[in-house]
Amino acid sequence: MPRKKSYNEDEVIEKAMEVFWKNGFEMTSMQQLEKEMGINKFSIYASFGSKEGLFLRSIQCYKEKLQKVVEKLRRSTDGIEGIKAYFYDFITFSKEHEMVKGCLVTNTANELRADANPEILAALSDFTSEIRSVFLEKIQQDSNLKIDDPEEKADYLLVAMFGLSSASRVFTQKQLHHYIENIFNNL
Amino acid sequence: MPRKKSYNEDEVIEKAMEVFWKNGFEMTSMQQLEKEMGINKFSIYASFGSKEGLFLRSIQCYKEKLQKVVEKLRRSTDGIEGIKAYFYDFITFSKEHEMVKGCLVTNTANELRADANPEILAALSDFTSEIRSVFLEKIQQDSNLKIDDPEEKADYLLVAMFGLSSASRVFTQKQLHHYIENIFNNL
DNA sequence: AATTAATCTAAACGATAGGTTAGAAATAAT
DNA sequence: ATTATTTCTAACCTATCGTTTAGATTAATT
Repeated sequence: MPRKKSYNEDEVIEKAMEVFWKNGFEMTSMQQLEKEMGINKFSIYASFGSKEGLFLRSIQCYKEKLQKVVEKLRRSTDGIEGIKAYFYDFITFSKEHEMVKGCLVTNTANELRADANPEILAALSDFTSEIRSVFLEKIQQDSNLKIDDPEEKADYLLVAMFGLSSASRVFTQKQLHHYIENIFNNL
Repeated sequence: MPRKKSYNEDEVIEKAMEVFWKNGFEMTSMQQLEKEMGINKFSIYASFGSKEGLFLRSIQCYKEKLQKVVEKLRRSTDGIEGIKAYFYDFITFSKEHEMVKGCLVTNTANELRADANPEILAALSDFTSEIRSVFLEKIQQDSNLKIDDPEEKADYLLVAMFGLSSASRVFTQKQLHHYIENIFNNL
């Protein structure tokens, strides 16, 4: 009996994700989302419940997109070198034409305070934990060098990755490369 | 003839700066500022013109506060070790009780987009340039190690400092220490 | 063709944003 | 004590925020 939906949810979420990625949660208005997603406010609320619901789905969508890069890291067998490649891959991933958008997860962590929506905060910390555990695995896998405290190195690289995500929106390509090269110099 | 102002501009700016530092520019409302600064909107606009004008003065106020830490770095004579001490000093500086507020300049860079108020953007890039040049000076001053490319190392430490400022709001004290120690391992 | 149940458009909702203004209160000079 | 000039209070302004709703539109079922 019903009328057919004129849009695909997965398609419009990808548009929403792009807007949130570029502008952040607070700086993105529902009116902007209507325009970019190509559907009406009514439809957005019918499909996603609220702006926060839409954002949560956008984060999921972002993670799925990034998973391809993370999978490559997972499959790598050269230890630390694989992590270094992941750093470079991330910059490529987050770059659109000349503009670099950073990481949606990191951008959100920078934007939100500790009293934000718990579901959103959980999504952020889940992602951080996942990346850290992959880093740890690669560090322990590395046979070239004897590392006394793998947990410490995992923290180091995790914070370095977070820093790179933030810095990628501000600094030049050259500066970011200098950063990455030196981060992996001492390992 | 006139009535006396019941508040001191420098005093209320410090209150405003604290609020912006904790919550960011967009997330801070004029109503919140009224309350925290202890004066009316009328007085705020009479003294500072606009929310952006108030923010600009807050950034100046922040820089002056941080200058004490930067001055210590400037006076240091042990090269890279002085920069490392600055990293630790910054964490202490930005910590209030248990909560870490990061760096107001970095927080703002993370929050704003490239099309933001030019005066504010200029204030941010001026500060970044200043820190970079102090780092460069300390790197060149360091006699312990032969550094082939001081400019590259300056970029490295500048981006690392930016990353630390962002990360300080998210990660634990221990993780931040692991980060700093490893940043300076390879130099 | 009529019915039914969903989607869609578009207007409106209350709340709050940054910013303004009229008038009362206060102070120094005349 | 009156006047002149500034500060202050408090109400108000317009615009926009996220969200909701009424009514027209559409399409599958009877």
